[in-house]
Amino acid sequence: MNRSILSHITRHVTLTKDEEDFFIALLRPVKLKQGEFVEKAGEVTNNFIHVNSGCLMTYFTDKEGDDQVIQFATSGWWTGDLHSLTTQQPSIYTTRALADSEVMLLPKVRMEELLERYPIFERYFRITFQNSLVTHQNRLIEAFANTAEERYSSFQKKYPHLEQFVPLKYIASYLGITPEFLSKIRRRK
Amino acid sequence: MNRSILSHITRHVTLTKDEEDFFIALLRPVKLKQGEFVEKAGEVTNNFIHVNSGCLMTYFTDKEGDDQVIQFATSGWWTGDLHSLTTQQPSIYTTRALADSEVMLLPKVRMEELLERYPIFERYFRITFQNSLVTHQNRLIEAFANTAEERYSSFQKKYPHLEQFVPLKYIASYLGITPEFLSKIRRRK
DNA sequence: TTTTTTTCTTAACCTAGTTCAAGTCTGATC
DNA sequence: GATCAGACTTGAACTAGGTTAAGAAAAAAA
Repeated sequence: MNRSILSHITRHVTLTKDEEDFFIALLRPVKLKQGEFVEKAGEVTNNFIHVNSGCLMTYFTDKEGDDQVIQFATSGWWTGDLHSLTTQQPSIYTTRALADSEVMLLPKVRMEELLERYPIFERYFRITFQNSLVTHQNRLIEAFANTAEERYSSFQKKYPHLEQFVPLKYIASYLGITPEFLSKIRRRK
Repeated sequence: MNRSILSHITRHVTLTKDEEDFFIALLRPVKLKQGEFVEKAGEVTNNFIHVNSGCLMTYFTDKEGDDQVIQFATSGWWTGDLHSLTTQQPSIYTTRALADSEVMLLPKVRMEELLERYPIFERYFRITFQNSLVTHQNRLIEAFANTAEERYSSFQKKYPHLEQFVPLKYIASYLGITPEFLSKIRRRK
């Protein structure tokens, strides 16, 4: 059960039995109820988070007090605030379960131990971050070059099942529009 | 001269003499004239690009035929299309010198050799990509949460010298607005 | 079941940013 | 030094998307 995370990792690197066991032993499995918080804005982030099942969202609260959704993380994704994790400054993000979820927490110090001892994980995270960078670049292009309606369509393609259980206001926020305008777009279809 | 790149790298990892020499030997130094192309959209990207001096921009041409600037890369930055480099699919981006520049090209196969032989570079690129990811996340937030005027101000803070030699239309594109609207913003100051 | 709270929609009006068209300024080219 | 092309500005008309306020629907609480 806890070892299911390995299938995602061995897609990118090959691990020995020792490496697998050491890695698994560092992780703390946590079951989350819908709505439960994993990390809170204002506090220093201690964990890098892997989603085994369910769905998490990361958002920050802007100067007007509105929540801006940055990311949805579903099964197989890593999430959390890399900036706070690296610099140990208080995070501006909150991460929260949108549905009952199972996650694995990798504490900062454990992650450092892991990288120190088994450099194959440097490679794994290098590849993971490299892929994530491509994804982020694409989202940035989308944000500038496409209309809200186009962004909504490509969101539906990318996360076909999310719309069933994620409140529309969060989807609107992720798309960078108001819930009212998302309503308008949906009516047009 | 060619070794100046090392000062950026040793900020994040410590290298032996062998590692330094091997790395430098893989790089191909290239001098670029203003306006010259490094990579072109439609072709497969062969190089990861390090900027030693000068300034490069990466952009793509959208369905309406407008150039959308994704990134400016100044001294010390890596740039290029990671997606095309990884998958060997034709790139949608063009990378071009905005001023006379000196760059170091790291060919894909050489990079793979390097990572294979000296895993310390896995660590270096892991850290580099991790930092870049944080930067991209911040830009995404800015794009959604701030007005064009705020984005322009923070651009000026981040790249104080760029405005002197980069055509305003490219800055407008980077900010996700039209040149006309950038003019209006500038007049208001 | 009823009440309360939250989510979603609708509509009227508003604004940041676009489009189009014209005009100025600059630097390159002949 | 005249001409030409690209870069920048200006203004008027327009549109994508926001704001405000109200009501409908759904979910949670009682």
